[in-house]
Amino acid sequence: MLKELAEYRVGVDNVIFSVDAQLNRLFVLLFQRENTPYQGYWSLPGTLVRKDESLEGAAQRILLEKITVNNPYLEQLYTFSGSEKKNSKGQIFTYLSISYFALLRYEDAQLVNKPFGTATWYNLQDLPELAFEHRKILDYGYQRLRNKLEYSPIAFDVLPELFTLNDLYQLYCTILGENFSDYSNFRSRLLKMGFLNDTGSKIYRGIGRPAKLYRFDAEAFAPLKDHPLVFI
Amino acid sequence: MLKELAEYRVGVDNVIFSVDAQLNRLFVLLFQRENTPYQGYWSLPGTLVRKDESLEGAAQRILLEKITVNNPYLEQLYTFSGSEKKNSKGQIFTYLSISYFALLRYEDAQLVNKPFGTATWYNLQDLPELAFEHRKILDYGYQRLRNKLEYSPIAFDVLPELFTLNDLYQLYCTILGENFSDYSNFRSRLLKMGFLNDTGSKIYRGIGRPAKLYRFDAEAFAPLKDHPLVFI
DNA sequence: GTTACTTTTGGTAAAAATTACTATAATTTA
DNA sequence: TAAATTATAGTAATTTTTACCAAAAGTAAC
Repeated sequence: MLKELAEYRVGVDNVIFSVDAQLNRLFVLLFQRENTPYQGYWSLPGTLVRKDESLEGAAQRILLEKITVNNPYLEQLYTFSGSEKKNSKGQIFTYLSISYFALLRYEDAQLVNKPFGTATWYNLQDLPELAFEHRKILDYGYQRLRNKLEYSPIAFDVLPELFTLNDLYQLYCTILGENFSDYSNFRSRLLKMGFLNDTGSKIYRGIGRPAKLYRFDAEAFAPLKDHPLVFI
Repeated sequence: MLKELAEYRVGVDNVIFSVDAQLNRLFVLLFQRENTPYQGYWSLPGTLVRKDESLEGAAQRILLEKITVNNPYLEQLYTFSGSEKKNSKGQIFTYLSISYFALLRYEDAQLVNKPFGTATWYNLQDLPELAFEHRKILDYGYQRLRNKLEYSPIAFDVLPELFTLNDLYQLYCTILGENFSDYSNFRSRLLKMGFLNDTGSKIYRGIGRPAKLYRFDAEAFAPLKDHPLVFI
């Protein structure tokens, strides 16, 4: 009962979101393929894993190759296994794709202009047809993003250190959609939780009453882990 | 810039839970290792993936090898990558473990007595030291189990077709612990959700008022997906 | 300086949900 | 027939959520 084991090509594929909360836009990073299969199609940025790196290391590498950003948060999503394929030399192998998820600030995420390939921030409302099973991975990533926003302080990774309650609200609106909550109720809910520290300073943004600037208090948040921050 | 790719051994490891709600016990299936490394240690049941099967196929195979149960629900958990290792022939490879999660009814999950290996249902309160990183995988699986119970109708996969509200409550207690909710409030909450159909029949279990038998209504549940069934 | 307009802030009242109990009903057993 | 046991069906107090509203603090136009 000696069964043959499969040969593997192991790769990572990243679902990298960026938000531009000012302009209410949510992007995902896509890459146009230059080679077969799916030549010319758009795909999630991915790479084969090298001998000297971990899965997360490979995900980190491909992210930093395409974007200039410091200390991005990465989280594993799901592992898809492709069917058996032949490579150019006729060898049969199974493709394994471990997907990772990231959320960045659009303003801080400058695309690196590499000589090869075309990377673009695509608006989530307006996606092209994707290569492989990447649409499935992307949808799974978007689901994870919304859950993260509800249960984890991921929003504060992507806001500046000092922010107004409206900044926070706009960010939630951009990702969850307009009608997830009334602004006034969102405010009182978040304030009552006690992990937003009033810095005492205000920001004057032209017309209207100046807004208080808050800072996220990670210690005060810790005991609230796993409890919903907002209701969708 | 041609980098060497790693060679892989790809395996699945299963976190298989079973509940005995009558006696308030929650088990996980463990397997005693016969070979090095970690000889004699207990581990999650796992296997290398064969050429002719998918990841989930391998997980299903290893489950059915050890337990007689029909149509078990399997769900992917997480992918761990081990460090580089040498096998007995001195070849260097990286181990990739894709873990899967399952929940079964203890009464229905008879252990298959294979000539090799010792499989045992371990009480979750009383676990031995585990091989590899299996304790981490197990903890991750237990976390998933509790979340599933809160958000998905997984409980009804493991209850008989007709069940009482007390059966349901006992199941939740066994997995979540005694104090997750008052019985009376649990009852009214679940009934108000409208996916429990009163069958009209009762069950007489000795002393006390006979209990109504309910049936789970998957169609009525569908729109409630992603909303919490109970509060923890 | 006064008025109009904008945005932030800090509410409130009604509705809904949760919580902690209690009472009653339908059984079996002594 | 009374006592014990379990299931069922509440209810009142509290808390949360929801849908609003009004005042505060600024800018801009006249």
